[in-house]
Amino acid sequence: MYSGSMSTSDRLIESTRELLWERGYVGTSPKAILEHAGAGQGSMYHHFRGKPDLALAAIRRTAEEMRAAAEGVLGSPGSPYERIEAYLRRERDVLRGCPVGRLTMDPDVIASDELRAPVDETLAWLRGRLAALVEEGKEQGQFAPALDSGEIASAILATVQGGYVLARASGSPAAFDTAVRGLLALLAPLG
Amino acid sequence: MYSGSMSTSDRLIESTRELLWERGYVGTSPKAILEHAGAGQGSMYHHFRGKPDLALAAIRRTAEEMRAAAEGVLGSPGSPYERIEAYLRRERDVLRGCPVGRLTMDPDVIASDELRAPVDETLAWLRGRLAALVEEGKEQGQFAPALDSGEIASAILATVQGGYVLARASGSPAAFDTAVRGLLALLAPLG
DNA sequence: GTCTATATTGGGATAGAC
DNA sequence: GTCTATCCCAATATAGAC
Repeated sequence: MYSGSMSTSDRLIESTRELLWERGYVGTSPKAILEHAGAGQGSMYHHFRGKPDLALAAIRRTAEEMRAAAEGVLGSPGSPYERIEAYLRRERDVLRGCPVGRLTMDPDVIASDELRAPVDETLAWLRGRLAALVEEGKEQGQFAPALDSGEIASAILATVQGGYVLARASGSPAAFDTAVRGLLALLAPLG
Repeated sequence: MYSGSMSTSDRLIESTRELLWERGYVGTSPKAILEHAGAGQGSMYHHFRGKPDLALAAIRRTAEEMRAAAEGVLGSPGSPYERIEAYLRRERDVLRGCPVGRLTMDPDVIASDELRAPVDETLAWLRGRLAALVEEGKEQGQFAPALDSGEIASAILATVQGGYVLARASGSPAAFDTAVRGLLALLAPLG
């Protein structure tokens, strides 16, 4: 399943990431992970204390990757609005959902402060990053000065997360794009 | 767990609704449902063909109830903006998530056209209802005529669904309210 | 209609050989 | 470090008594 240059531990983490994205924490069994990774029971319990420990490693890696991907778009050249638009319109595997956001619907993830932490931190970071951009846009006269940057950032992030929900409900990525276009229309720069 | 005036079948459905909301489809076992409903295996397999059949009955009931609740707010007197605002600000069990929307993150629900249908229909209905209100608001000069009603409706619905995600990630209902305030600021009536 | 077996498979983990 | 054997309990369903 993976290139031979990957350690067993890495293969386990990568397999867990895939399955968590596909089926969530509750729907992912150690057995499924082992089959996907082509490893035996012993390997997993040698490298990790158990399912929660392995899931934590997987979630952390997914969170880091997502931050990097978002920063790649939000940190690009362009006006604040353009960068927010680029983030909203960026290529996504819409029907698979957000690999970080979907974890919030997992009861066992939410019940564990350790597992929830990287999810919370990632979304909080994204919100802060967006808020800074909105603030910058306000200073440049691109957005109305009366807007609260934090609130707008939250609305942007919520639209993305909710866009996944609408897309998966309808079975079509178009639902995501429609919501994004609606938000962008409301957000459109002054003048 | 339930008043004695409820039939076994109803108790099973109500128990399933609670557990689906709390733990999702994958995380809800027939055994847990039976214990919650105070019924035996036989009862469940007498009234329903199995877990998917019972879940379908539960999801349909939840979907209907949600439509009724939304219509109660969206159909109230007031201007289009006021009614949309009332919908967005309405009392919600934010940290429990949306009992309909959360099902989109359930792999087994999405894999089944039958289980997904009531979810899709409910969100589509809500979107249509919101779009009609936006259209009305445009006619009354409350919203900019250039806005696409369907897109705005999608953005509103996505903000709500995403608001649940942000709230559950942070462990606080405030995150939901912040996103809603941001959207309302962007949506604020002309003049 | 409801109950109690019973069956089969899987979830999650430990033990100990190699 | 990795493997197989084993354990115990849960998931989902069927059979048949009452």
